[in-house]
Amino acid sequence: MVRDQSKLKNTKRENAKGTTRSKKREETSARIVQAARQSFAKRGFHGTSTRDIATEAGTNQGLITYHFGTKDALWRAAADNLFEEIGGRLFDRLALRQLADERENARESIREFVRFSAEYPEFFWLMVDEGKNADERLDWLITTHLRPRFNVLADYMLNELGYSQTDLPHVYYALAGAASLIFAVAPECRQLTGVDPLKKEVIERHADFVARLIVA
Amino acid sequence: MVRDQSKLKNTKRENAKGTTRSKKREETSARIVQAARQSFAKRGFHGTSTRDIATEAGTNQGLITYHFGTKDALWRAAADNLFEEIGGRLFDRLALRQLADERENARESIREFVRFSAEYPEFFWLMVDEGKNADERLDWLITTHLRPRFNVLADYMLNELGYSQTDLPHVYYALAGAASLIFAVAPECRQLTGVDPLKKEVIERHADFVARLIVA
DNA sequence: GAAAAGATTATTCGTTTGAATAAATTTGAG
DNA sequence: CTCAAATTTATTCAAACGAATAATCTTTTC
Repeated sequence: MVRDQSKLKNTKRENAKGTTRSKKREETSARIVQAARQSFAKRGFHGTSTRDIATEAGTNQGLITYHFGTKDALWRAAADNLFEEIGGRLFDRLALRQLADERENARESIREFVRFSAEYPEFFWLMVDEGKNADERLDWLITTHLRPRFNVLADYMLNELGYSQTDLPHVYYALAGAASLIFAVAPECRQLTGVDPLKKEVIERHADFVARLIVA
Repeated sequence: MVRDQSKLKNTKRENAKGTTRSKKREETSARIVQAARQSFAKRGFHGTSTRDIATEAGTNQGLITYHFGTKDALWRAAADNLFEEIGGRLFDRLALRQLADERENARESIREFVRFSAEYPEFFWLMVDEGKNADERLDWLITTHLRPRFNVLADYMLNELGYSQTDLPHVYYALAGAASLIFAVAPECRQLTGVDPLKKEVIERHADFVARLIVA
């Protein structure tokens, strides 16, 4: 029964990567994290039970205790996983293009951000779920993941989009909100307006709409 | 033990309004609904326990069963209460002014919507919390409260702001998102940017920012 | 002022939850 | 092949949950 891997003795066994055992361990762990990410995103931290996560991952609840210790730690692992995946894809998209027209360049970056928001509604769900209460999870989320990413985006907005320091929070949250909400409440949008926001052409229309909104 | 008032016999007792008893009943009920509104908004449906609500309302949990029956019914009562309050104030604000400059008229309406979003973050929280899962609560929320309000806003956007039918979902969710997110995640905004979005001057700045965004 | 009905509190019930522990199984090292 | 360690499953525990019921207190009616 190993609860904390950091306490493992530094034996020759530790560098046995790729063995059947450590492969299985990672696979199982990954399956749990994946299920946790889905559940936490869709139903929030409190709305998710560790048993449901285990079932969805096709395993036993005890494995969560074994691999992660607590529900809180599993939530952190799920967030880590999300941001790891996000980190690469988001910044691969932004600021890559160097079109002649600077404004069109900025617009395309915003379009990419909207496409990203459609692909990863979890990001927005997490932000809203945890951002409204000043607790320990929010602290961790900000210092570990949000601040570094915010700084990059802030740089981009200041230098490439030409916004002022004072405007920063307003641009950031207005853009994030305008880009993401429609995808975050997709079922509501479908039922309320009859339009499915996750259809390709609707995503593109929203991308263009928001891009032209912010860079007229 | 009265579980369902509609089943009460239609005696002369029913019109005893303003008596000490019925006054107390309404006061208690209102206190519970108020506490429920706060809790459901801040911690979501699943993150809220009926015991906590009762305690916060300064009463016993049994009273929730007595007055509302189930947690679900209490949630509906809380939502009713929120929308009742919102309904009046929101539409009092919109489309009231008739300035000479039509664009400035539209901008001021949007500013009012942003001020409203700062005052009632619950609206946004509810929308995101319930809008991401297609369940019975979402059905009820849409048919009972969202659709009528959406129709009014849609009219306003089509006729006053000059948007097209196709653009409607995009305008609606982009505006709602841009206007509300910064207030919905106020603790995060404070910690991440150092700016408190609920300060009067920040609200006004955001109002102006979003207004100029949408009506350039 | 007494009896009935209404409102409130206290207690209880069956489930579910997060977590811990025990038992069983699988794997790798010697 | 064997045995210890790692992993997985099964079981158990105390606490919290929504809900129901019982008991108590208050108000109204006659």
